[in-house]
Amino acid sequence: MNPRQILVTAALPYANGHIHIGHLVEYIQTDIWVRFQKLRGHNCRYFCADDTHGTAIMIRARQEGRPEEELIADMRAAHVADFGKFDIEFDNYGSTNSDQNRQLCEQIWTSIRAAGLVNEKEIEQLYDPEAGTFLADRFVKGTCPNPECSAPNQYGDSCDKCGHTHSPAELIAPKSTLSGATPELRKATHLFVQIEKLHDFLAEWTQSGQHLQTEVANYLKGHFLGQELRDWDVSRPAPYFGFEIPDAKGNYWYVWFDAPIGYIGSTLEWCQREGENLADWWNSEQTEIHHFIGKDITYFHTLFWPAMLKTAGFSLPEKVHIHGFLTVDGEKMSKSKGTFIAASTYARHLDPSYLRYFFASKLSSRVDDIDLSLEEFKAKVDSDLVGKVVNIASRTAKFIAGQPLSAAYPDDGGLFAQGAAVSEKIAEAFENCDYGAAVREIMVLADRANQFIEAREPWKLRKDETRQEELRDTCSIALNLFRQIAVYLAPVLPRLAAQTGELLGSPIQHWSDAQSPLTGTEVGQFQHMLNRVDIQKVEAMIEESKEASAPATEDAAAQYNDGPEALEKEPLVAENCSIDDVVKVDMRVARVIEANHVEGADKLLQLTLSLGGDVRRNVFAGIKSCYNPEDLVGRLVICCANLAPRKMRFGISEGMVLACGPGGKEIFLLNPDDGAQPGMRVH
RNA sequence: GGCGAGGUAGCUCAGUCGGUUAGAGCACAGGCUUCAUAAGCCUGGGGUCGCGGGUUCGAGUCCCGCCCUCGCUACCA
Repeated sequence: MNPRQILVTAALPYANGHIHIGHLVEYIQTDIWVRFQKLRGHNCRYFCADDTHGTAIMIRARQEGRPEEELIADMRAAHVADFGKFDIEFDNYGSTNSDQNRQLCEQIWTSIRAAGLVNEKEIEQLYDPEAGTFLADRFVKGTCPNPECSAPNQYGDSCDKCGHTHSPAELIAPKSTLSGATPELRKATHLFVQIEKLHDFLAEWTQSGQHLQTEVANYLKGHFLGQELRDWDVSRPAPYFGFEIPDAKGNYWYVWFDAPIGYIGSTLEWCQREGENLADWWNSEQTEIHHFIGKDITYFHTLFWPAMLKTAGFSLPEKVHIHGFLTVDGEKMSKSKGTFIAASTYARHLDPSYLRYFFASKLSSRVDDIDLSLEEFKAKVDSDLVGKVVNIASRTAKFIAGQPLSAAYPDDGGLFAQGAAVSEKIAEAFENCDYGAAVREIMVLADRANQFIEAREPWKLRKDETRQEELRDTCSIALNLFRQIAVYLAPVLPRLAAQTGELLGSPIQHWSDAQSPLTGTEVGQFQHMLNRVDIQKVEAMIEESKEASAPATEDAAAQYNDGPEALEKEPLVAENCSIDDVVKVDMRVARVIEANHVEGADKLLQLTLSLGGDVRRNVFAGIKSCYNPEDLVGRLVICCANLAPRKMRFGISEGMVLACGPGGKEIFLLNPDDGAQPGMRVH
């Protein structure tokens, strides 16, 4: 096989937070792929870097009272340390705030300019006069400008309440979340890239070849490529932590412009250190470029990024591999439940090999989310790795410790050959990122090896002095079957491969090591390779993850352990209101006397409320995700009785039922205490 | 509503080009073994392959319709 030249990247982690197990799905997935390619003898290189620019970094550095450079240096060191703990090995780990990256940004920018893709537009943006900075949409909050909604405390881009989309400038009574100041509207000129001019190219590139998983190609086709591509705003006015645009002083490249260029920047750092030529990696037909990313950043990597590369004359990716998110026990990672687990927290309690193996067993070539069920995690690791794989060595090595393996590989009934024969099948699964399939195939080999040992009963041979050669042969076979498995698992479990090399006196260096058995090397003393998952350590890890996000407080509230998430999501409004404002809203106790599903509505239920007597209100409430109509009938709720009637697609809504919570699966209706009667006013 | 992915054993999933009696792991039950990290081996129970129709000698697999779940997106709150 001719060696391929392969350049691999994983998405750049943002320098504003620590690595957590959700991130690790990607870095482990990628690391396995890279190790596999290297083991196959290909010239494969793995590049990554910290993504360091943007408003969030600037603000945080300001809050911490130190320069951005210091903040990102610290975070980079933490990231590198975390990756190391999980045996994630980069050929270079750079930073987007490097000279190399700046140089490449300028080069690419020049090409984009030269291609006539840049235009300027004046846009109005809110400016925080106290903080002295323009405000991104997320940094402005105010009252929803939709007159029929007027929900307070909404972000600058859209209203959580009514879904109204707006510009931050349209918000009523806007406040900067940085300083609390009232922002003022200022005009600024931004630079845009007209990627519509590359529409034909993008349509062709995304839909042809095998560059993208089919579901991704379809998604782009349906959501973006069916219409005109909007100009991409790539500049931000000062102050902004990033690179100043040379031909537009006072403006900086938006973080999403220089972040992917960081892939090339990191490569360049490596080239300069290793005496390599960048063009051999980024301008060569000989090199395949593979990006691994999460589904949340699909659009940057499949539209803007290819457009930039194409324009600047760099190679296009051979493939963008997109994976889903990680859930824990079937739910989104949650700080309050302790399932938002930092990489460093995990590593303090549990063996990183477990996680590498577990993720591998769950990963496929599709964009599906993967679930870390802690119960399954333990069961899989204990049963597969300890019970099956390591056990093969553990139950045979000690019988020939300190002695050589048989000088010629004995007759094993074709077992080793069978294992060698599936080499390409397993390789293909790794190549296609179908690690789950690879792992299943490998476990079949482990089952067969254990059956073999059972049949040969080496523990009986040991007691018969006339059968010592038979014992040696049996153990030589078992240990070679074990080694074959260790070779196949080496991309996933590099430590196990190293330990196997130690034990059998010959390091595992190449995928083809699984093709020929070892003979004559001396077997070392068997040492424990992997412990079972200690459930107490899992629990301790969860416990620590809870503490990290909800520090114990001394006050009386501590006993309730109420986390800050709700307030963080919807901070208290700065602006006071008067009693008159409160009185304006007429809230009443009401009884649900009828509740129905609404045909065609995904979130709505239709409620008929009684305010006592014969006063009825028809109300549509967006609570379908949490309540069954039959459970609602008869119960008391609080409703806003003087909300202006609103015509909706399904009918007229004559009020609003009060509920709290972030939405989705968490909506909680307000419930008056016993004794309340329909019609009573809430004061 | 639109687009996409799914629905196979209690759980997690495999099932190739349509081909014999639909499989594995875990869990469960019984037995064997006692070398191994309370590991291993054997046997067993357990299935309307989401539902209905169609094509075919033959459908988990192909076609049509429907139901449900998940993701994205829109409407809406």
